[in-house]
Amino acid sequence: MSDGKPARPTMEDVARHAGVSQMTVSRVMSSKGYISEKVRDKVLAAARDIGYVQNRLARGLRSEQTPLIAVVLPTLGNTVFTDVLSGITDALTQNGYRPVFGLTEYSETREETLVRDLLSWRPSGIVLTGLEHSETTRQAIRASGVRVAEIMDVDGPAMECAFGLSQKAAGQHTARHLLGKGHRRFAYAGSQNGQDLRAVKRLEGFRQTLRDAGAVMISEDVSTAPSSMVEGRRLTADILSRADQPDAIYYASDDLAAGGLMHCLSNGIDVPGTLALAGFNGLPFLNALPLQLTTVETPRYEIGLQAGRFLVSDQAQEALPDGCVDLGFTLIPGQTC
Amino acid sequence: MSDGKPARPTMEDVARHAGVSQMTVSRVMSSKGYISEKVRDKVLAAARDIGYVQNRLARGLRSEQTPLIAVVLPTLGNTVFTDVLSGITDALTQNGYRPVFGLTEYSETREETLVRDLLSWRPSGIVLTGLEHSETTRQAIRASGVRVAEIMDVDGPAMECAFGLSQKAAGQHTARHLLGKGHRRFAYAGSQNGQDLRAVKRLEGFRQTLRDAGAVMISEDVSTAPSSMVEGRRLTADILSRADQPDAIYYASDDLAAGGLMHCLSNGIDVPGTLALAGFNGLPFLNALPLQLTTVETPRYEIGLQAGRFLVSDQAQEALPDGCVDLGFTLIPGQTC
DNA sequence: CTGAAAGCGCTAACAT
DNA sequence: ATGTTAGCGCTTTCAG
Repeated sequence: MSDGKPARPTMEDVARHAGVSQMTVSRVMSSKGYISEKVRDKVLAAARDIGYVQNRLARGLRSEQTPLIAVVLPTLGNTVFTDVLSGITDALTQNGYRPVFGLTEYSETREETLVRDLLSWRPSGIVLTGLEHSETTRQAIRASGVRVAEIMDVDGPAMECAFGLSQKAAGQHTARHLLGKGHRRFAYAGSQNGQDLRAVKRLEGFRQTLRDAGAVMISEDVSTAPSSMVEGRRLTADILSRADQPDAIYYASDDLAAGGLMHCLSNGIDVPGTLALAGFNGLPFLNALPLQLTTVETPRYEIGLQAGRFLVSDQAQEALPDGCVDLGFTLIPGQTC
Repeated sequence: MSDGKPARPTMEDVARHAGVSQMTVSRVMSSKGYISEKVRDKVLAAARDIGYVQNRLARGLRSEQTPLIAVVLPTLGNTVFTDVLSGITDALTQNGYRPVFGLTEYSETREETLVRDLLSWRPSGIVLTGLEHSETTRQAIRASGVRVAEIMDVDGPAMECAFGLSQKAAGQHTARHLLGKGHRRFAYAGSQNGQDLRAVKRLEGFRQTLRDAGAVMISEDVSTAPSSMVEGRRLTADILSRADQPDAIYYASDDLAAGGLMHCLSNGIDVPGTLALAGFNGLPFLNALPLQLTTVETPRYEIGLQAGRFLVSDQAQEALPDGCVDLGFTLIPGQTC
């Protein structure tokens, strides 16, 4: 035996060992068509004996469909997306599908190349983050004919079906809550240099509600770094170092808000007496903080689950209002405002 | 035009539009062999015009290799593994590879079926968690000829190459630290019903060091639930409700330890005066706690990065002592012991 | 219920 | 520098 090429066994080999035709092996493997109990057992035994592993590339090529779902996420460095990915994976796994994924790092250009690349695997569906995509991306997807699920956002038209929440409404809701507590002078702290389009929409909703109520946004600080507690702490220190002091800070995320809270605790700033704080996402680590942070909880896992289920379901979804499934959000009052 | 089948363009179509042979298109697409500047541009233009997307299934089938790496992780519900996955993804992406992954939920049986399934995509490499795998799994991998990287653990023989840290040494190190602070009566709190084999190894190292020092382990509580702060809090309350009180608790993870810390703070238990606490992993959320938790920081991202790089590097790794790359760990002293 | 033939879209190996 | 031929391992289609 030359070991230059291990030569993985094919259906042909299984067929020879079982004394049947290769086609019969194919039928047994994919449980398609009628096969006698006897032959099936014989084939399965032969397959096990010689260590047969089916070749999905060949199957996919011939049948023009694969149990693959492409997943395009901005990053894995944010619990939000790993939660969503968990949901997607669970939904897919339950139906025999597998995720193949790639990360954009919030770049539209990277999304374009990534989508093209992922599409070359001929997946039967694709998950995209957000509602904003370049025309190139849209065309590639349309041309490929794969099903699309967009996640996180429902404020706008979906290509096919979107699963998420109204980011704008979340911002508005938080603003109303803060206003209801008597706060009037606000500051905003964000990260990622505004590349997170969902955060931008929340901010817009927040601003709008402030405007309607005649309250003012004193400052908006957005760092270029990714969201983190350290960054939140720094931003907060910055904001409070200026002459014009806010009585509430709205953060783009819980990490930032938690960092802000740390700054206040360390510097003896009374929360929420002197300064109110509000975050976004409702991440579990908030339970580890000495003060329950006011935030908006999002159904991250559920979003992934439903998006995944949508892509692997065989019947087309009933016509939805505007192709969006709003999974809502919950404001968690907390003790910081 | 019948829209029953969109009929995605093939290299044949591109060739026709560019007025060259199909093989020339193939050469342009894979940048293989010599192609004149002129022809290359013509082909690329034609491809763009008709919206050609290469078919990797066909390519993989014919060339008997794919830029796919199978990744088998226990869960995504633990930051540890999403950090590792980040590292893997970064390493792969930089080299044009893609991850296809599946989750075992800590079940060896699920690992077996998952590996078989993943192997059917003919990946060129596979990442496995831990050093313990069933004989079936090992055989399937050996037969397939893919490269294997095992992650997290280096206490034992690797199939090919392992990237991680000595879990046992981490347990011993923590024990020594606790003993050095004068603690003598210990309790252990774990989760996941002992299915996390790395946690079991840490506990063994911890126990051994206690034994050698003549200290005692009063109790070992392991819940069946996944690791979480809530669970840690519950376990801690349980441990402290008994007659025999420990002066230090060693937790299987930071989540559990943080929950324990919350219990102490809420119940006025002096930490570390009355009770010392130590966790494991060095997760970033610890910075949000009012007290810096003593823990052992692990190079999670780095583990993923190196494992990924190993799998996509073309030259075989130099012979390593026992096939393991120990990326070490760092004890973070903290204020809880 | 089982088999034979054809071919999915691409690349390896050989031409030229 | 470009073209021709063959065939990867499977499923589709059509026969029995």
